[in-house]
Amino acid sequence: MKKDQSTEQKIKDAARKVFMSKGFSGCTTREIAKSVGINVALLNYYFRSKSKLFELILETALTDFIEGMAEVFHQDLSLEDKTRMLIDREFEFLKKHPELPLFIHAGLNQESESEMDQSPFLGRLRETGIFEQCEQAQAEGKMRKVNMINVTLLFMSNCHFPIMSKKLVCGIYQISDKEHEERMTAHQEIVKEMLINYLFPNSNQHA
Amino acid sequence: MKKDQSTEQKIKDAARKVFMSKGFSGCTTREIAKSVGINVALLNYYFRSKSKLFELILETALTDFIEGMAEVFHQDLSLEDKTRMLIDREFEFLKKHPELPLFIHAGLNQESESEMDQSPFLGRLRETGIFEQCEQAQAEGKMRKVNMINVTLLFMSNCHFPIMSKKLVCGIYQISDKEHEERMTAHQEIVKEMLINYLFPNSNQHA
DNA sequence: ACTTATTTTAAACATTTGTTTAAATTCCAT
DNA sequence: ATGGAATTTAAACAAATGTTTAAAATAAGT
Repeated sequence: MKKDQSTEQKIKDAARKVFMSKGFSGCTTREIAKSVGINVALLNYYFRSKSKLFELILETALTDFIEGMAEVFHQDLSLEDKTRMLIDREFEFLKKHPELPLFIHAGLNQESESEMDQSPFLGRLRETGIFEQCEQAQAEGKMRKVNMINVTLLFMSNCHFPIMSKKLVCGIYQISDKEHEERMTAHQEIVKEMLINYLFPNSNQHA
Repeated sequence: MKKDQSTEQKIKDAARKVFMSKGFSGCTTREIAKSVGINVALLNYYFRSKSKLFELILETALTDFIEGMAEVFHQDLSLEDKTRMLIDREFEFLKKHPELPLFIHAGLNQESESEMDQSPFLGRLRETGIFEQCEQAQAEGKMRKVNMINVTLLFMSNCHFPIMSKKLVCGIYQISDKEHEERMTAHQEIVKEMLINYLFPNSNQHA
């Protein structure tokens, strides 16, 4: 058996934290090892290389993120309710993991080698039946006829970007962390109303 | 006098290109030097260090971006028209410089040392009178009463994120570059309509 | 033409970095 | 207890990296 917590998992956790805040080339294997309290060689014993470890972390992050969406889509709810729930979930989740979106996008752009296969994620979303639900709502005139890729973009743009841009926004507007948090809270409601109004023009708007 | 084009400028151009695609720690000074066709030492002769060069590139990128916005705000137009023009401009501009937003955000997050002073940017935006124009429109009930920081976020989210997320979107939805371009073209119109509808609820919507 | 300042280079430096090797330690079944 | 496997470490390697030094080449001023 293993120690109190498996070394492998401890490495993954530490790597996740370090990679998230500094990116792949922004940190060293020794830095990760030290933060776990182990030798550098042990990293390559469990994971074959820094790259492999990074790919694993990146893929896990992306999976968690997709699974979170799928979880909402699986619920037995109207599209409007799923929309609200998805946005709320995303804002709450990102409050706890604000580095995630930037990490994913920067990570995907840096790793030109060994491109990750993202196709399983689409299947994972399909399974939830969300696409059919949208198609049907669109056919019934309940939902605006917008390509699903654009719908996805609307959600991600308005949920992820506000978090990603914290440094920029705080820097330009010279506001504190506390004030930024307040803006985020307000933004959560703004995004919900704006997206629901746009995607479901005939709904009775405010829940 | 200098050569055909000043070496300093050639370095800046090359550094911009390399930093944009690989980030600060993702590239080497030798890589930049080679792409200019000069010796490594010359980098440190003109700019004191890799970090200083990077900060310069980052600051320039941010400035260009803010100046682009200010240019629109300076025009003698209604808020709705400025909104349309800003969104169109941003989409067109980012079609040519798609790496810019991710570069800026990743760059700001990586450079914990020597935090850049972004306060001048706010002044640059204030000068345009855009804030007063919004305040007045809000007082007259022509514009929805939303904090200007949230307004900024709505714009940037919906213009910048779609470009930043190309790798992710193409990866998940398994679409080609060409198809992504089509989605972007459609998205430009979607964002315009959605934002105008949301910010100016009483306008006659479609221009 | 000669001197001085500017620009550019080659080479070297000291660290750092990802990875590997071989030995040491721990674990576990018998 | 003991032997073999799994885990962990210290040390070493070679390559890469940011930066500096000192010399060479070029430009400019007189």
